Formats: sequence, structure tokens, C-alpha cells
Amino acid sequence: MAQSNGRRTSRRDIYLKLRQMVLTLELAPGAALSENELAASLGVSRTPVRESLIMLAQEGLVQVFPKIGSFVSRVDPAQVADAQFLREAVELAALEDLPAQLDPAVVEELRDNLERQRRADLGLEEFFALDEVFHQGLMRLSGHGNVWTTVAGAKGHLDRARRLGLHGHVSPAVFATQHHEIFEAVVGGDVPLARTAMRAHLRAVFHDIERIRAHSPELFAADASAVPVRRNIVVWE
Amino acid sequence: MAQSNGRRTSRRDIYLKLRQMVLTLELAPGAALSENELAASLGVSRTPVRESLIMLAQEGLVQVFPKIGSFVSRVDPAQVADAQFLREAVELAALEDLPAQLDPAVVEELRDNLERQRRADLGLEEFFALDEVFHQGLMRLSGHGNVWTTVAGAKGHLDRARRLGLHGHVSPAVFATQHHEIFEAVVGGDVPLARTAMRAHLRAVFHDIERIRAHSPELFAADASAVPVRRNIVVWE
DNA sequence: CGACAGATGCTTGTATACAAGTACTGCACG
DNA sequence: CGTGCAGTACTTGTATACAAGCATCTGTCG
Repeated sequence: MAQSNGRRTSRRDIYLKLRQMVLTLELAPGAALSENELAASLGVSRTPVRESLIMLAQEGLVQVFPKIGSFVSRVDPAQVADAQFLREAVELAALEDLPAQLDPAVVEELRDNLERQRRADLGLEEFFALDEVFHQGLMRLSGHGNVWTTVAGAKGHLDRARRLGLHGHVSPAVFATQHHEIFEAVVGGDVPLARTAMRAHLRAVFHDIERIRAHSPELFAADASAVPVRRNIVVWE
Repeated sequence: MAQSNGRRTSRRDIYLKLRQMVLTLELAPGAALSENELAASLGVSRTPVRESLIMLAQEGLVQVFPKIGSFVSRVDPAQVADAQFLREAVELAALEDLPAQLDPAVVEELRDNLERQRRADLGLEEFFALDEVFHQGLMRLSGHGNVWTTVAGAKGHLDRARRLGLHGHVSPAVFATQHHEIFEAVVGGDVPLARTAMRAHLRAVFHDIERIRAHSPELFAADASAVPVRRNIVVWE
């Protein structure tokens, strides 16, 4: 889904950097993004910055209003729900496609991943990175690793909502345990149990979001097509 | 997923036009796309053309090789299979989310759509348009209409493969009948039957593709990252 | 004091110029 | 006749200049 080849262009670097900043909430939902400011701060011209913003807009992470401004999109509850439905459908379907003999290399990789999730000093972003790799690894077991790319591209709003939910509150340990349960069911060949555990895990993540929405409604979109006001933007907290 | 607002920009027009041409095979897989040529023929500068190509590249419909050229991506069998898995997972899951009371407006719309699919003088592109609306309508019945946007964005390679398969060979009538079966099961509240019919329908579409791949292998990608050669490009047939 | 109007400064959209690099073409030479 | 090399014509990437439009601020007038 991403850019085809590995040629180093500043656009690619900027795109990845901005995307990361949006997903990790370093750029807060609703924040104004000026092409000129970004270009100046990154030491490049408007062109690669602008093209990066176009790509992010296509993913729904940024909104561009012609002649008005560009903004980090607020977390849209509808898109969060859509992404939840999508990932649940895909990940549950993948579990039913598991082969009789699992790829031992991937299994080992997953085991290693789970090990690291249990480390006590695990940071939040480190956990999210491991979480991402874990779920993609499960998809690879059934030969649908590349489908994860599409799912990952569609769940930007969901990811940001999760980060909002976890900031300072919930420990990742609960999710690590759920990951372990799913993994054990998979290697044990118990598909129904794996599905049950996966569904419970994904829904636990999802339900957590409503709580944070009540806590910080300004980060969520009331009307997705509304134009944010530039002056009242709060960059962080 | 698409551009946020409805402001008329030439970029948006060009993007939609090029996208349509790629999906309908008017621009053949493997064809070279020169930013300069496109800009000249469209009567605009490189900028909006280039930005459109970037968007299409992000969707996987176009490949851009820096300093080399831009090409309509060949149909990638792996991406076709991925899209098949994705849509099957999503559409089957949506059937299980159907409410007890279906939205009568959508039901009527679907009935109307099916009616038009039965017209004898139906053109190929007209059928595809109706097919698209039909499947999206089914998703709307379960409240997941917007998820279809993501699915539609991911199934570009699948759609092109289907068009290759249908060009001149199979009649859409078979698919129309299958659509009818699915619809009847849905309005009858028989979810298991609807799932069975849907699965059969989607797999029938999928299996048709292998046939055409044997027939026109040059339109399919052997190695997705390989650079097409510019001189041997056959624009159509 | 309030309201309206114009100017100003910002925004993104588009066009154009230049930079860097690839691939083919044609000629010279063995 | 084949091979190698240099030149040329093309490609996309980036920088910059200009165009068009919105929003806000400020000054003026009622």
C-alpha cells in the first residue's frame, strides 16, 4: 500500500515522520499544519511537505481545506467503529484459515514477541510496536500477512483512540495476557477458542475508548466535515 | 478515505478520471504514464497530475519509479487474492450484523438495483456499477456502509482482474442471479443461507480470474517490484 | 460603544524552472 | 559485424513564483 520502492526521497521521510507523529499523538488531533511552517522547520521546500500531507489526507489522518488550512483530523468515532469492525472481521477470518502445520519461524517470532511484552519496564510506544507486530504475525501464519497492511492503513483513528485510552491509565499487561491466550489457542490448534479469545481481546480494546471519549471530547470529531478553528487549537493538553 | 471536501480542484478531477481509466482498463496494466504527457493532454501543469499519480500510487494502482517513470501497475495476483480474502471476511461478517428490522429504504433500493441488473441490454460497465452499489447496499443494511470504502479502495487489482475475465466471455447474468439469491436470503432473515450464497458468489468471481491469467499473462505482474520496460508497452491489446 | 468595511496576512492550488539520474541511440573502433 | 562509450532525450524530485480565497484585525463611521 505504501510507496512502491525504497529510493530515498525526502517526501518519503517526511511522510513517515509526520504519520508517526500523528499516530503517536505527538501532533494532537485538531492541530493546524501549515505547509510553510513544516517546510521551514524541516529545512525543505513546500513540495515534499505538501505531497506528504496529500498522502496523509488520503489515509484520513489529515484534513486539507483548500485556501483555509490543513489540520490533523480529530478522532472520528465512526471511523473508529468502522476500523474495529474491519479488523475483527479480518482477524477472525484469518484464524479460520490457519494451516495444519504452522510456520515454525513465525511461531518462534511470536513467542519472542510475547516474551518482550511481559517486560516490566515496557514503555507505551514500545508496547504498541510489539502489539502491531504480534497481530501482523498472526495474519502471516494463515498466509494473509499483506492484508494487514490494508487493515493497518484503515485503523489510524482506532490507533489514536487507543493511545488516548492508554495514556496514563491502563497497563498494557492486561492486553499482553490476552495476547498470550490467543497465541496458546492458535499453537494448540483450537480455532474456536482462538476466535473467542481474539474477539474478547479486540472488544476490550474497543470498549476502553468510550471512557476516554467522555474524558476528552475535544479530541474527537463531532462533525467530521466541520472546519476546525485555527486560533483555538491546543497543540497538546 | 477519499479527499475530504467537495471543493473543485483540478487535482480531484484528474485523480478521479485517471482512477476510472485505470480501473476500467482504458489505461492498460503496464502502460507508461508520463507526467508531462498527461499534463499536456489534460491542459494543466505537472503539479496536479503529479499529485494525482502520488495518490494512485498509494492505492497501488500506479507505480512510480524515481527518475525512471510511472506505470499503471500490472495486476498483481497476490493483491487480487488479498482483496478477495478481505472482502469475503468483511461481507460475511456484515451479514451476521444484520438487524432484525431492515431499513426499508435500502431494501427497496436493492430491489431496484437487482431489477436493473436483469435488463438484457446491460453493458459491462453498467453492470459493474450496479454490482458495486449492490454490495455496498448490503453493507449499509448492517450499518457498515462506510467500511465498504476501505474495501473498495483495496480491491483495485481484483476489480481489474474481474474486468479482464468478463471482457467478451462471461455473461453478467450468472452473477445477477447469485445477487438475487443473496438478497432473498437476507430479506428472509436466513443468515446462514445468505452467508453460503455470498461465499459461493464471491468465490465464483475469484475463480474466474485464473482462467484469464492463463490467457493474458502479460497483464499480470510476475515480480511486483520489477521495473516495466518502456519501449515494449502495449497500450491496448 | 457598536457595527460595518477595507486592508492585511495567512492559507492552499497551480505553474514553472532547475536538479539529478536513467536508458536508449548512434557513432567510432577493434 | 560486434562491442563499447559518449551524448542526448527523456524521466521524476525539488524549489520557487504567482494566483486565488478566506479570516481576522483594525480603523472609521454612525
